[in-house]
Amino acid sequence: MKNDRPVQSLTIGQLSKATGCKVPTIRYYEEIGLMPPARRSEGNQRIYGQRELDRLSFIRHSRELGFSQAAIRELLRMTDAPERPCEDADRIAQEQLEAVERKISRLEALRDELTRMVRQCEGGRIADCRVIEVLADHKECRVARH
Amino acid sequence: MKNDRPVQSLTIGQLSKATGCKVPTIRYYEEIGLMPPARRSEGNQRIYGQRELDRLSFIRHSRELGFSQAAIRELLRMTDAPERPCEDADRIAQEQLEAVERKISRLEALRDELTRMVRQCEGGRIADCRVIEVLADHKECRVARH
DNA sequence: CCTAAGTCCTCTAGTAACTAGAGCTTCAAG
DNA sequence: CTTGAAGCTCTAGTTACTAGAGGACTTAGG
Repeated sequence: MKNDRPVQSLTIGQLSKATGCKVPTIRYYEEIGLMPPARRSEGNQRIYGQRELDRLSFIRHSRELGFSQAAIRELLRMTDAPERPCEDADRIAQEQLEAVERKISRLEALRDELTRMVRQCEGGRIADCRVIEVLADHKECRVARH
Repeated sequence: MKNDRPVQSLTIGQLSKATGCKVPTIRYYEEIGLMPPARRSEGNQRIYGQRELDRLSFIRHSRELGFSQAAIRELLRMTDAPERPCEDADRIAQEQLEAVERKISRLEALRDELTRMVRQCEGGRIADCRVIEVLADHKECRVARH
């Protein structure tokens, strides 16, 4: 899977470009312990290598998929124990999948409600505006939650 | 639309129950100016009436629909100027609708990616785990953004 | 060799949208 | 009159970053 030649040493800016993570975000990940404290050059600048590139890509990709920091921490701990069974990783992904599905249903309800609001507004005065009216009157709301 | 008899006076706890907004959240909304400073009783406790009940319901409902505080502020300003045309309210709802649709597409891509991950994980060791592997290797990712 | 631009450093503070807790006061019921 | 619930203010914490100040380091051109 890894067919690129390994990288020797990267500055934080190069790592940033390579992963798509902004520079302050990388420092932030170090601060909160998602990334290990970086090696430093003589002039105190951070130096990274292939390991850090891989790890940060992993983190970034997980974040994009909506995993929380807590979940990412768990996943990272797992990558450090490659002989253990992968049930936990599977469970975390499963939970994430369920959370994503819940979010989708909720957003679909919102979309329908907003479509209805927008369709009913026909450019009159605010006093007659359906958008405002629907927002003010919860009884007409189809977004279930309480 | 308003067929309930107007409410006389409510404590913050009663307002909380009536709207489904938590007590600290109501105080927070006052602090950030979404709600006006509340009248106070002799013993310095907040007193609310029908106006505040309506306004907070409006805010709460808008928040549920995912409107940002900034958007809600705009909408509230509009309800104070009922003779103006409602294009602005319509525009805000329209923008919100588009944002919701974008969120839905993105989450659907995530869902597919996660489903794929979970399906391919067959309970082996972490070293062979598809979940970890897919997260580590961006090349396989179908979640477009960069 | 020197300087100027660009990158890096640390530190603080800010964002959204609340939530939690400490320590105190007020209110309502028995 | 007491006790327990509900209210008050204030501070700090949450998640996941982002922005800015004020310096230090690095690198390319002259």
